[in-house]
Amino acid sequence: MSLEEVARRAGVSTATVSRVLNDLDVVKSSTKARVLRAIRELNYHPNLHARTLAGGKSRTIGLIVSNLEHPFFFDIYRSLEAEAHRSGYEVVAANTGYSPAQLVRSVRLMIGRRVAGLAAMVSEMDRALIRELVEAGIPAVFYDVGTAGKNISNIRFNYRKGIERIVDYLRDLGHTRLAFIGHHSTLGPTSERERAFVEAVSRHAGETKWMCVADQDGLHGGRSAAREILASGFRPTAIICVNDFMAVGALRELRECGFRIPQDVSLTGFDNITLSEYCDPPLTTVHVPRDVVGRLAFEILKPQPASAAKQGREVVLDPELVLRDSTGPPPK
Amino acid sequence: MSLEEVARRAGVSTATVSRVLNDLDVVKSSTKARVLRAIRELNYHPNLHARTLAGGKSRTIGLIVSNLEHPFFFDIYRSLEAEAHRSGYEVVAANTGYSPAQLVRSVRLMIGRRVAGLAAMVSEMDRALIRELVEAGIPAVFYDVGTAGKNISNIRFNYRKGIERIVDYLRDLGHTRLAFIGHHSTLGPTSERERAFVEAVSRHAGETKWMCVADQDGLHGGRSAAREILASGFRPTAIICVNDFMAVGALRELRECGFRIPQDVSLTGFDNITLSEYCDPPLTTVHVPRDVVGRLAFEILKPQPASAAKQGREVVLDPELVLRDSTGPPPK
DNA sequence: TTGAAAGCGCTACCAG
DNA sequence: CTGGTAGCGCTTTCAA
Repeated sequence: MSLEEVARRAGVSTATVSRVLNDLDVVKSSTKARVLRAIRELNYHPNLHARTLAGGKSRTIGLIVSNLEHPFFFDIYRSLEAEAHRSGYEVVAANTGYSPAQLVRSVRLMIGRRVAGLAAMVSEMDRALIRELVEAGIPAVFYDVGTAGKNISNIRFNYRKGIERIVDYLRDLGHTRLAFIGHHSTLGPTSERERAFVEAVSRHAGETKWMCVADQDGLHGGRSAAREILASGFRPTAIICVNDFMAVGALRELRECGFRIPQDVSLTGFDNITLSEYCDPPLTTVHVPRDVVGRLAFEILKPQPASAAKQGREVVLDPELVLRDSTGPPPK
Repeated sequence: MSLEEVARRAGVSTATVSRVLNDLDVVKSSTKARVLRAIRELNYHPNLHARTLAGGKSRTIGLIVSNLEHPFFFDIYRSLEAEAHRSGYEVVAANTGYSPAQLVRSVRLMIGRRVAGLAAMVSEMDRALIRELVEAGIPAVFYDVGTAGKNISNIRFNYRKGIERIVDYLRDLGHTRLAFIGHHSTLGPTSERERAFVEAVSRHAGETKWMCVADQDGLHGGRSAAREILASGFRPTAIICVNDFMAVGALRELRECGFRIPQDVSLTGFDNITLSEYCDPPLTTVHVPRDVVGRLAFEILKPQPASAAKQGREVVLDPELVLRDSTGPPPK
């Protein structure tokens, strides 16, 4: 089923069919009607591959995230897609599952698809891969990684400040024994959040004891990280989680071990995902505007009015502490 | 950057480059090495559109779901993708958000992409759309919708039996006032789960009072559905939710209104998503094997060894009650 | 083992 | 307003 068959049936040239398909309003409405009818009768569906190949432009934006199951990433996806649809773009998403190898595959796949732009919301991005992408001539926007440059933009979130807010807030409440739960890809020297935590507590060294643990991102990981803290013998009066999702997992473990939140232990999340309001108790957390991130990403990637410079932008978003019921003064 | 440039640089024909790309091992290893080097040096990435256009085959499977944010659908996606990757296929997912109009757009988009197969895990599928798909010659598998036929397969889950199990279990516990929480697209005559509920309770008419409410699918919807029940004045001793996700939302509302679960009200979910074990209390639910659904979907769609008949299959999965802590005897 | 060339289905430019 | 036609970048015979 091709353009040609439609053309034959409608008694016009393929060029004309193409015109009505792209509705370039130069076609006489009577012939247009004839073509449209032929299309319907033949149940014709234009071949998108042929279209982008011939046209040279792609009309789809690629999105790569570490973990689409995580509400944080999903919200970005949703927002980006909504914005893209509003402008007639499609978005195809890929999930790396925090695997660097999968990330490489995904990036190459996107290049192969000649997407109009790529939003890479992943922490595993390495320099070589970024170069590969840039050389392919695809505009890209990263989240909290790399630096802006030609065709490369950056959306950052001030995680450091967010963590500081939490630590300060907890300290003001009187907490002196803290634990941090991260996930594998945020642990190690690369994790801004963990580093920020360490530095923040170190400022009160002597008066504050602390520890860090990490596990997989997600409900299970949060739970076993909490288990690890408990098993260590260290008894924090407050536990700071790298994100809400893990916090919900940790919450479950603490509850099951008989700890009351926040009377026995305070618990904080990060991101302010919907679930953080639906667990019991609702989580004190830091709001990260995923909708803004998604919207911004599309705005940046959307083909500019030619005049606009190709120089990438750099945007930094600020944290906002959200106080709910999972935190309180430490037990006496 | 095209095949031709690579060919030129490697001093071979485009045909040969194509051969090494698809690694048809007929290429002398020395020339193959030369080509590979040229590819690397040029940072060449084959154009996937040209590839599928020329080759005629697609190597990607389409997946359309109602709500990718819902863990139920996400798990199917994950499983389908894992299975697809194992066989060298990609999957591109689309989300309808329960919108019939978006479903139509998504189906057409998939046809336009000439996917090798399409898995449509949505309830809004109407006959005309299915016909359109079939006529496009794309093998499809539906979840709980339509009937098997040429190129059309079906994966079903015995929701009726699942709901009956729950109702029977609750009745055995002594519950006589039940409420059902559905979501908009499961309400109305098309919802097997709600119908099953109504029929199951009707069998004990006179001795059992009941009501049904519905709202959006998701955490918020579950919560406002619970609110609606409470506002109605009806005081069920047990609430049956169409899925776990909504149950978690309902749980929050009940808790906030001072109800203890299960002492004051029993609550059940459906699907057995991970979250159902992480809320407090963990939910009594019915296990639906999303991993099997995803795996099966790919198995069915995967291009057969030619000999295999094109006649679609029909598979029915059975429910399994999972007892946890959100249910108990009704209050005295 | 390799090359030449004919498409795949569509867009876009040039004529008319 | 419409038709003819040269590609887009790749795969795939058919020959060599």
